[in-house]
Amino acid sequence: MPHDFRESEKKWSNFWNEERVFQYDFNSSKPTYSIDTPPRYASGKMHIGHAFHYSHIDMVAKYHKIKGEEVFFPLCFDVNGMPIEVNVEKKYGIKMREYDRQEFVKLCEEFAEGNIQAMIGQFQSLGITADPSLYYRTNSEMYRKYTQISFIRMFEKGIAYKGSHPVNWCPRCETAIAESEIVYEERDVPLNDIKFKGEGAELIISTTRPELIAACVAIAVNPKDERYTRLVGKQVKLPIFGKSVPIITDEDVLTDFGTGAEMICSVGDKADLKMIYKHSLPFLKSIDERGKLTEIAGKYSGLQTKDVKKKIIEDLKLSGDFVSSTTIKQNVGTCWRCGTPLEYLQKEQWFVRSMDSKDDLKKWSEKLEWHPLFMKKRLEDWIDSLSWDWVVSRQRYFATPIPVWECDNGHQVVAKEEQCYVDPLIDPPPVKDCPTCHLPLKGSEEVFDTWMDSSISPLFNTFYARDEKLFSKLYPMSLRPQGQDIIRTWAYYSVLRGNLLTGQDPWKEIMVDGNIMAPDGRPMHASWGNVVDPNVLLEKYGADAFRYFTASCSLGEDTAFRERDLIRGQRLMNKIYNLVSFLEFYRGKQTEKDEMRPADHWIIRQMNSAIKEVSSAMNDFEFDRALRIAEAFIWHDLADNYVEIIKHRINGYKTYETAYRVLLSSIIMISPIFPFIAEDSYQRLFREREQKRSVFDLQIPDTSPYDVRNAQIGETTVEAISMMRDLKVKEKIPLSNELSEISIITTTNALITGQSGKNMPADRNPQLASGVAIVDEDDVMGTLRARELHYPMTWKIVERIESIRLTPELYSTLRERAEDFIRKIREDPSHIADQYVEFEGRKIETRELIVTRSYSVQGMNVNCGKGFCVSVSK
RNA sequence: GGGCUCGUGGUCUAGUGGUUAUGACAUCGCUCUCACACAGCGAAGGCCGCCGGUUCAAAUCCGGCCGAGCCCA
Repeated sequence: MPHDFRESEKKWSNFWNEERVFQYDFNSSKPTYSIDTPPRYASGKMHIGHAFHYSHIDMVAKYHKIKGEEVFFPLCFDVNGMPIEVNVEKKYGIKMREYDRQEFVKLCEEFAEGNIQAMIGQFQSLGITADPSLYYRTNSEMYRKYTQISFIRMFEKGIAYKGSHPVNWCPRCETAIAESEIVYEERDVPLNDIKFKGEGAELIISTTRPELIAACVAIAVNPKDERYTRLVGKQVKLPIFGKSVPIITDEDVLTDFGTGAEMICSVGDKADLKMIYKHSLPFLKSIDERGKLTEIAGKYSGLQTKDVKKKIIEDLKLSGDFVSSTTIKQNVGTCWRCGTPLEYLQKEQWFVRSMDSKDDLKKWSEKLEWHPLFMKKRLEDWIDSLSWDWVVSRQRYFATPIPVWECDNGHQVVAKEEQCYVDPLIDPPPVKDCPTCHLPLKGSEEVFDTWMDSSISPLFNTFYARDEKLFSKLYPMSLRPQGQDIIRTWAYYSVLRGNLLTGQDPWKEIMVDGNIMAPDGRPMHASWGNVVDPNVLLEKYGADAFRYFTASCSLGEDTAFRERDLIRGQRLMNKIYNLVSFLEFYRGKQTEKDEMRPADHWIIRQMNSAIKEVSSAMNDFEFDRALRIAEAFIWHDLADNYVEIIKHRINGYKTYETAYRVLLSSIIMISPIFPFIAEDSYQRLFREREQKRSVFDLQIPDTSPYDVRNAQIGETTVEAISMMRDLKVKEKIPLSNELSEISIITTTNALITGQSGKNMPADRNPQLASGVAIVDEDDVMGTLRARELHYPMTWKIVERIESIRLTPELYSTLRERAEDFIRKIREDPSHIADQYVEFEGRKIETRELIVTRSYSVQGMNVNCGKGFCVSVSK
């Protein structure tokens, strides 16, 4: 019967909810495993990347639960920032900056709220059991309160400060523009070559922005550019303005762009900005809020940039400093609303000091356990490349307000901790006027960068500044799971913030996931029509099948979506469902006390090894390895081999216990990956006897006892049966038919005899031979439905040597003589039977030979394996 | 442009120096077998991206090239 996953998954999801199976118990004496769950951005429908990533996290959570830990797995939503603002603008056809601020924020909150309920449902349908009792959202006053408090503490420590930094600015709208609001347009712009002269130096620079000559603070060339080597370090004068600027070198300068010499303006664009910080060049304010040049531009001051652009070229032509002009294509950043080219403008901004912590940051990162390790390098490279402090203020609406009031002289008053949560646009300042100059105070219009909110998630989760006792118990958290795309933001800021405020890393481990690509290997884009909707997949294959795909992806790698893995997953669920059905039929029907036979010892040995390896893989976040091992064990060892072997016994109601225990352990083992089928199986077959309400109330079992020698006999039994079943199929004998006789014959000195010894040839004694292989005759005969088992002595086995190889050790000893040695053995294979072979005066042990043989028996249809051949007769 | 990662049968994938390179999906045979035909058994299918180097030995280590992905406040 195929398994009806749709009904079952819904049922168990509700069950976990109602029974609060995954609720964190603050009073538990078990060790806590805590997860700094990524606050899920509340902008819309779940896409496959979320489904994938949160499934991975859920597997870790559930694995630690069945390990016997108390799992702290909060449910959270990120409800700040621009994507929601943009969605609201689209939905209502309004523009944020033309709308009432408080009303706009309200619309954002409503919009997010509407999404959150749907997203909780999507989590549940995936079997993700984040704990609703640990729910939070980043726009709640409770959450923002701690964003503000942590800012106040950083301000008091001198870590947060106000300084000057460029922002993208629309001179027409007179407002700051966020990166994602910029519309890039490819335009034809003139690239002008202009002559700069100095004492003993003259060079021609290329620039698209001649109007910024007054703001030029240096000329940069590539250090490898031999054309300019002799000029480096000299000064040249700005044409028209006459000011001297140095010629410096920087590897970022492109030698093949224009003349290979460029003007560094303070501040023309992002590339300039980096150079200015890097070479400690001065910041000048050359353009004002209305896009007019400032007084540093002398006779051009007060004019619009586009007018100056024309005028200055004319003047340069007159002075003879203009060389030539070519047209190039350039991406020009323009305002999303009015299309005006943006300016890069110096504005007052709040900063968090991070440049001072660069070395510390690397040490802090080093203390974390990274999975996979190479992700650590990405953070380190990022830290190395930092050129300025973290700018934490944004000129937007929907985020946490910066708790600051200012007077007209620019003095700042920061809120008291007791006031938080506080909105300075609504609430009064803590003092009635400016303590310095007694001017009235005005609330700040600025808000925090959303990373300022999200990077306190580990502090918020652990009750920082709220409950000292809980904080010391929960901080640092066990695990930060996150995407690779936000190592430089979320991970970086969290490590920085956590350490600055508490002196400790926020977590012990960090697990970094890759992305899910479209089936064609490219990113998913609506316009490319290659988007895969997880909801469709869940409906078609079920959550466990989806999680099968998720588990098959190695952590940190980008993986193209592959539907066939869901198909395979669905088949595995069906397999497990049917295994349970099989045992269910025999439940309570046992008439004899279980007798442990070799195959039972064998399956326990295999199970122990599977559980050990799956656990080790899960500990290392190697979901794909855990999946492979678990699947191979359940499908092949348990279903294909073991169940086939016990059928004849369980039909006689003589066996049940081992199968019951092994299946239960298997179900627990896979429950983190496939929670639904695990719970379903548990409830159907095991709950009655095990008593616990859910499979997740159980623990993954330690190794179960078994007998080593019997397990070895079991292994041979499995091998013999499998070869004989195969023969039966080859000879077109229905598997349900009885066989008159089956035979086993050895191909080596090792003996194959029955466990009972009753069919043992008289001239052979199993005690004599080392490496004796023995089969369980009852299981072999029972499974094959054979009436007799023989060990014929008269068959002539024909042995053929397929290949001869040497152990690595022997190879390294013989080196170039190795081939000759192999040839010698090939020519006379009888050597293999000896203990030593003489070769060029040395004795070589034949153990060091790796010989592959094949066997056949004249006139018989046989299957041969390690050490023996088998045959069957109708 | 920089940093990191990936490139293995038709498609996807496991595999960090040494048996005959793992498995899935798809294809082709055979089999209704008392849990499962969403099953079982078997077959075919690979110069492990390209070039060079290290080594007795390279899918694996090193260098270069080509292609793909993520990030660059």
